Amino acid sequence: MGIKKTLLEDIAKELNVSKTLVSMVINGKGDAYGISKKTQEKVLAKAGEMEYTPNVFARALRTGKSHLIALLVADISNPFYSNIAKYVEKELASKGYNLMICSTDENVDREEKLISLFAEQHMIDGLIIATTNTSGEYFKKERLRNFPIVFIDRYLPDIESNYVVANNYQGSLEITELLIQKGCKNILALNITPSHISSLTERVKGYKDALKKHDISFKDENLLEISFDNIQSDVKEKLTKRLKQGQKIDAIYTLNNHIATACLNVFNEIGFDAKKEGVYFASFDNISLFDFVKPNIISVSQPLEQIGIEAANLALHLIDSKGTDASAFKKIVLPTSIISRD
Amino acid sequence: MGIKKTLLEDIAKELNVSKTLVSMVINGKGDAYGISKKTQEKVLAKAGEMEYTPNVFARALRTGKSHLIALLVADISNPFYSNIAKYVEKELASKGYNLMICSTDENVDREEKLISLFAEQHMIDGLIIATTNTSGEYFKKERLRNFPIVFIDRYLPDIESNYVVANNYQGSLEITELLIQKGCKNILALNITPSHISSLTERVKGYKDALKKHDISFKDENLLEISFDNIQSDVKEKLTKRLKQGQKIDAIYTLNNHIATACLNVFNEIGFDAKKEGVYFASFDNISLFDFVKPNIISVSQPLEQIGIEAANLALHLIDSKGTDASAFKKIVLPTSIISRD
DNA sequence: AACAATTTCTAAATAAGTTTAGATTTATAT
DNA sequence: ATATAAATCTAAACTTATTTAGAAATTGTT
Repeated sequence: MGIKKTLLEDIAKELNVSKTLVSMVINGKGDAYGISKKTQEKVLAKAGEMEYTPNVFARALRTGKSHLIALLVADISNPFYSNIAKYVEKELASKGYNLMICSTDENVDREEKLISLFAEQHMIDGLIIATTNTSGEYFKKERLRNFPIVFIDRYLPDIESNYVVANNYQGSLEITELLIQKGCKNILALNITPSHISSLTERVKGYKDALKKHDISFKDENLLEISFDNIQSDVKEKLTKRLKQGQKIDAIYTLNNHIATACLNVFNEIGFDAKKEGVYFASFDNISLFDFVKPNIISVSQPLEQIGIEAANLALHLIDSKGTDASAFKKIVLPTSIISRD
Repeated sequence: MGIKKTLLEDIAKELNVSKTLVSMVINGKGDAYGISKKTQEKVLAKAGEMEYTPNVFARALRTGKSHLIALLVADISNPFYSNIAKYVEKELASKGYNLMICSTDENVDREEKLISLFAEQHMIDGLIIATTNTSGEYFKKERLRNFPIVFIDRYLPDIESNYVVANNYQGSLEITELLIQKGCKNILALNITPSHISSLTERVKGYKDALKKHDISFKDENLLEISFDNIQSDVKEKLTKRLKQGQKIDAIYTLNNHIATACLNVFNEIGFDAKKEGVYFASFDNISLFDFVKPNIISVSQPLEQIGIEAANLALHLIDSKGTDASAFKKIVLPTSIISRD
């Protein structure tokens, strides 16, 4: 059943050389170890002929390197993450690394279990993560302090870390200002609670600062905190309530694509026609299908490809320079762009 | 730098027992090997105290099992795949397996390279794949014949295999019939070329059979073959041309979500308003945002969660019964549902 | 030709577990 | 008390590669 896999030793026997030599040649260290050109050629030819591929486990066991990087996200079915994943993978593949994508389901326990499994045991060489954790406590563990970790999308305020994020503050400031320019005074923002997540708090800050900048006073009734556990029903309840009372709204601004979708659903359910009501609809995050959605969505687009590429390369850099410059944390903040759709 | 990882041997030394014993206990084989309850407790307690986690590489090297399954898809950023991925992962996690998701970028070479890396070297215990390959030749390789592979979404006609797919024929038949019921006679279908992919050919067949069933003769001009390499521009060219000549169309039916999106883009570009023109728009595949897209989209929804769960369990079954019933290939075909949106 | 200096290659250790075959220890029977 | 059986436990082999330390072969020098 099944063909026996070719081993280093098989090649060695065929050629009457040691497996040491074969290993050296196969790893491209033939010259470094002074193996003659002729022998190197022989080995490579035979290895090709016998379709040799090294056993990754034996190699990883011996060297401590798996050439495997994990990407942990809250939910791979969220297009924001799946797009980043695509680019991370592409970039890593070009550098000889493989990517393992895992969803944590927004579950901190699962996230920690996966990190423990992958990182602490050195199953992977590096980790790229959009963490669901709210504090940096977990990442302060001795076992993780020297492990190459790149945070994406969100970082934790209470620990120093390497991260690649979009400029959430700036993006949120700009989209809010755009709404203000369009004449909006009462911009209803919808946020997720509990949110210790850096990206969201910065978006809130950008929103508030834009108001301030244009001398519009922020009103509590214009920031709805939506419970993460039941986004859909909570948006329905709070949005309907808000639409009926308080000052008339002239824009609804959702702080991520999740809430945006929930809002669109609620619009359908309660028969709210934003266009007819003269209400602008805006959202942080951009999804390609937003181009065809009714009502028009003004959105903040994050540079997904860039985030993916930068995160991949930062991870590789950390792996290569392990310990070398652990002190200098890299913080990469990338610009967003506004997609207007009027 | 970094704390030394606890090894089996460390626990053994602390307790003055052999590492053999510790290994047995940790793997839950204490009873089977007749280790006394008292000793088992001691070992487990000490292992917990010392935060022992086995080295996955050493274990995989010795046992030949990695508890890792790979999911290969054409493009993880396609919501169809990323949603399936989410459910596959969830199901596998509940059974103690980890999932490695990889995109092949619709590139056969890359697909084969990944399979070779993962499967032939036994880096993974099983493979779930939406193949980009057009023939089964590659999968006939001796090295792969006994490897647990589950095809999803598409299977290859020229090899026997285990697969989990939606009932593409039935779904396509039904949506076409629905359009016919609505009075459509000229239904323009858009397909991808070259398409040896089972799912697409069956959708075409369903479309044609529905016409036949209702005594509508199929016209070549009503099946546009869109080149995979430049979907967007090809849809634009062929669709505009078709709209201008030939009999008036009363429905446009795209055979997957990719073409649907391209069509929507073209509608925008050329200012085609399906509703105004009295043209129905329909598509195989359903994306949650379709609920808000204009024009209304009639779609065939595939049971993503079921596909994911079935594929995961089939893979696990194949792994467990390796060789046992290799002869009996499992072919799972799941029903689709129509989402009407009028 | 003899010895040193290079060049080329190899034996053995190592990574961290699992498993096999067998050794001890304890319990039971006579 | 002794032989036998049963219950516990362990030494060593094994998985497949990489790497270290050193051996063997070749070349150069006088």
